[in-house]
Amino acid sequence: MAEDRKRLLEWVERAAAFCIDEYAVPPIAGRVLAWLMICDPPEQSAGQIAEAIGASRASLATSMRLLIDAGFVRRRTRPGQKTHYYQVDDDAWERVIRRRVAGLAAFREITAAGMELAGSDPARTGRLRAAHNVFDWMDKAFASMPGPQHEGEVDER
Amino acid sequence: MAEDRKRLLEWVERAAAFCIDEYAVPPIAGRVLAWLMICDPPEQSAGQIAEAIGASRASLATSMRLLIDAGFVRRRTRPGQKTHYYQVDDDAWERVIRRRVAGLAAFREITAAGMELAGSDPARTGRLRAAHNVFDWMDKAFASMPGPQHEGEVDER
DNA sequence: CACAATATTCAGTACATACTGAAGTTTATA
DNA sequence: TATAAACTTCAGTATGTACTGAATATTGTG
Repeated sequence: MAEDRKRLLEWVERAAAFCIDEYAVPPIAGRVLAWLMICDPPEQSAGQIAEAIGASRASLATSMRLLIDAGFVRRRTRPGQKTHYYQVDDDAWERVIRRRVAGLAAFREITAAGMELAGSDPARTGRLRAAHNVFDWMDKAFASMPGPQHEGEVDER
Repeated sequence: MAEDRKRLLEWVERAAAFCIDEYAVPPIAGRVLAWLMICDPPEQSAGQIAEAIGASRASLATSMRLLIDAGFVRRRTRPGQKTHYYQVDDDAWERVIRRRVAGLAAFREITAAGMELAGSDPARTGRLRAAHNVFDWMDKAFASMPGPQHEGEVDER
């Protein structure tokens, strides 16, 4: 129904705004991601997506590649069809966040190198050590993060 | 010594690159932040910083405001001086990250609204619920994160 | 108040990003 | 191989961002 579609698009705009602001995702890619999080069916073609969010198909090519590279979206083809279908997996956000936190490990190395450079005076290295500790904690915390919780969705236990 | 300064600046460039890439901080602000993490003394004037990283003082005004708004840097004045002194606190990164995670709470509300919109079919809301769970976990994990560890130095290199 | 030292704002430039229409390329059938 | 329906690339435009020098405002001292 058209009314449902309108509400869905309002939600898409809201969720896209979040992705754009907090995750530095370009506007159209943000809309695509948001749309793919709530659309039905979950797998959709570029044409369907472009039509839904009101963007050109050319933009879709770039946006889809970006979202795929970022780990948000997966592309599937069906035998005997030229159309590609895109979807966000249930564990997309978890995967993306894990990847991002893993990238933060680089900063631990940088702070370690910095402390070595700055010498042994604790007053001088306090800033670096504190930063180091934070990223170290994050890394450990995420290592022990529970995996995807399908329980709530599949069986209600 | 000039040699030390050179090494410090190499480190600054490295740390700045990280802030620029992973934290979407503009180049000069990234250098300022990196410099303030390792400079001695920790409190420095805009003039000193500009000279150290080779940027104009005009840029410093904008960059400092950005870093202060983001919570990275604190500005102090000394009685009887027109100069402002800037520094990063030991707990700067922790504060910034906490603030960022708090911002993610907004997404929990969005996913919740999305699930309501999408109806009660678990197959349809799986994507949303999984995302919801991730952000929920993050929020709780950070709530229990240990505070700044000023007490004793844990490991030393 | 006048002066000097610092800080901020402003206009302009250079560069990068996001998007689109049109042209070109791939893919699956017959 | 021809064809039709999809996908991708490209050139161009519009918009936004980062930075600077020059001008203006603020701050503390004598």
